[in-house]
Amino acid sequence: MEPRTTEDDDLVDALVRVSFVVMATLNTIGAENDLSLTQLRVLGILRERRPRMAELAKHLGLKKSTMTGLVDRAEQRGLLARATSADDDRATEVFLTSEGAKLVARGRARLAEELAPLSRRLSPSDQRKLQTLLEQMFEPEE
Amino acid sequence: MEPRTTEDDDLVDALVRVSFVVMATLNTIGAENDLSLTQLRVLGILRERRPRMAELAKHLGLKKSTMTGLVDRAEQRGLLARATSADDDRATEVFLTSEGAKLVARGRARLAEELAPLSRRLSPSDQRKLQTLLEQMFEPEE
DNA sequence: TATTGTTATACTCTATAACTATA
DNA sequence: TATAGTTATAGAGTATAACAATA
Repeated sequence: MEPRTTEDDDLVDALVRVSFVVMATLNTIGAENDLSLTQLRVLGILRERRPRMAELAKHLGLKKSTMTGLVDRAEQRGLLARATSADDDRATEVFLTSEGAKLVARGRARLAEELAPLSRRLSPSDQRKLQTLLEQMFEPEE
Repeated sequence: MEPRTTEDDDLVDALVRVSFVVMATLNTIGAENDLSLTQLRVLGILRERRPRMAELAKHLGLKKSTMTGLVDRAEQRGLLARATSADDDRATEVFLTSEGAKLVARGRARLAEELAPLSRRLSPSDQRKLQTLLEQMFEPEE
């Protein structure tokens, strides 16, 4: 049980502060479209996938019953749709509608727009360096 | 309206992924103590401050009426307390109890513990570099 | 009158438990 | 019998509007 160094703490603090800024920005963009952060995440996942309800819940760390409500509300707004799986009549697949896809694209553009003033504080080479370090830390390739 | 570069997108994506990992970790640590992320934030703020209800709400981007409930529940659990301001009888100051302070200290230690495996993927000098870049981007000193 | 905080109300997010339909 | 998803219910987080107390 080695004691943590001050440097560790400071890196953790920096990561936490960054995360709150990013989350607050996502929250604002969601609010512009009357969407919660969770709804935004749901739509973001569907950008590249067509998961079943249970997969979606697992990916978000939520319960199946919670997904039902989330998907219900997004479906009522025409942002996504349900379809019974061809493989298994018990399973329901979820996918974006074209309106949902448009919203996701706009949201991503808005996010980049909101964060641009921050990333501009770094030189292009520092931006690349930051990206590399983050990927190395959070998405190791080994 | 200049088009965004791919590099911008990738940095944004990296920041978003990092943020979700950090938030998920905070969420888990909160859950270990039956605290929501918001409650955790409230306690975190009180670590260094003794704000009024309105200041607390502003800092968290919430409404005064929302703070009432959050503070009510944390107060019932003995994690924080209210006191009427000496300056203004209308105002209520909020501060950590010793139990609340203990919980915050434990939470911070747990967070560093959870994130340590990730930061260890970087060399000490890269860890410092990452911290510097994040601070430069999110907390400019000019 | 203006400000600080609370109360009343309503909706979303979340979980647990019980249920339906299909495998 | 087991699995996928929904429904019923309850508690927490959030906002808006109306209110009480103090400035």
